[in-house]
Amino acid sequence: MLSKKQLRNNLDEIVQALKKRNFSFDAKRFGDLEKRRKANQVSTEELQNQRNINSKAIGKAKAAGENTKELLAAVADLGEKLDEAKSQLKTLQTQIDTIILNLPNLPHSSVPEGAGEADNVEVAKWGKPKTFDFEAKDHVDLGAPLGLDFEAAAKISGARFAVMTGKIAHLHRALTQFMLDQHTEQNGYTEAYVPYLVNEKSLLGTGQLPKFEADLFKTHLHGEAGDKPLYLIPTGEVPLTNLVADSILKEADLPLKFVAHTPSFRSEAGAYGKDTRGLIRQHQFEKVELVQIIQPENSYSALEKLTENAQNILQELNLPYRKMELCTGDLGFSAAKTYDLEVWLPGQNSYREISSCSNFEGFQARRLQLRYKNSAGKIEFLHTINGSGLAVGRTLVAVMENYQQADGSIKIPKVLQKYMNNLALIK
RNA sequence: GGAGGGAUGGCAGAGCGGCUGAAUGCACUGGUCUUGAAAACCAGCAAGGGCUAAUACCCUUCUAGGGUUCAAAUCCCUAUCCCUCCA
Repeated sequence: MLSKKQLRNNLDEIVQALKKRNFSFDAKRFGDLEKRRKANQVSTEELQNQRNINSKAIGKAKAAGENTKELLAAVADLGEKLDEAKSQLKTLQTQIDTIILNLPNLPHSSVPEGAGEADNVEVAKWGKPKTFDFEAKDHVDLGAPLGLDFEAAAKISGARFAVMTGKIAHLHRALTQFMLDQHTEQNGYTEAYVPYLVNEKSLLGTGQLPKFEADLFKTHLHGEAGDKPLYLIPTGEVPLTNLVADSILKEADLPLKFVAHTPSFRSEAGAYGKDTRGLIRQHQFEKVELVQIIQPENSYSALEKLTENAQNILQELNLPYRKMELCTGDLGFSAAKTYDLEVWLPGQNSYREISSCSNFEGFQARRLQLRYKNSAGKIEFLHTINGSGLAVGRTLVAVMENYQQADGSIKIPKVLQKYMNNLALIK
């Protein structure tokens, strides 16, 4: 959510900034509604004030044993007028809120301008894509004899699910363990276990709703509470960030750094036909998510560090990757700036996203009512940043494809061996 | 499955139709005292919004949503969460 103050005072600037991300904002309609809201609010509050004054007078008169007939007559039609004014104001407010909740964040000034994915800028590259003296297989072929089973998943659930058994399942778990340990032991994050089903408010808070309901799995409770849906989380960011919703934090406690291993559920309604093979795009996948709640002045340096925390996992696993800075046109709805980390996949002969690290500035904090008292004693919105550290399923793909041997076996990266009972090879 | 009790400011906790945005305590902030600190004492201390050059002033908020009333933290209904007892 953009700042309402900014929307009132710098509407033109906002329109320009949103244009950079291909979002056209009907500023005239918004300005109109705002004007009407203002007039309505003033007159409504005036009526409320009158009612309050009168009611107090009645109370005093009664206490003094005086006749209240005249006073009561004076407020006779006030209630009706007030109801009408209130309902008008509410209608306006709802219209304005709907517009505001659907406005994406403004790109940070450092974000390169561009129309879409093709205009993202490579800012760093680490490692060299491996060459093989045999024909490299992709993880689907490699995994089939080792316990990666898409047919069983299709039988149980349908397309875009996977079953893992035996050593592959173990490797998948080892990756999760390794990542959690790195972030808690080396990078200072607090591990959290969180719910995987969340309410509507939480999703509004982090920006998945109201705009992206189609990407979510929605569930219904039975019985009387059935009209209140719960959603499967599309990312651990949702429960982790909402952990501190509706609060005013002490500056001394900042920054808060959380890491959690959670599944993520995405219906990917808009992605039919894309990445249909293998683990790359699933309805259910595991992720180790990093979230930081931080003072505004520190959020950009923290984004660099958080991205490094994610890169560090790739480096420890010795997986070649590149770091992309997303252009204005490719930026997610809530993000002001985003780095994507893309890992080299020999099976696809290309780099693929494995982590996305973003600064949301105050965008989520305003929706979440997430604030802190700064050193001057003033209450301010905090900034939120987050990133995957990393997507576990895709990391598994990367390890399988990069560590494959000519005979179809897979070497276990050094750092994972202690999580695999010192196993060095899967075959 | 049955019977009750509760949700109030950062926390604890009073209030149970009008003068209560809310007693009191703790925490916090400032001051006095002290070589410094502690203690003691004094003072301040909710958030959001409107209007404003800024004050002043006004509106909203006592879990949430409805209702009764001139007036609701307080009464009624519904939901959610917590707790106690019985099975």
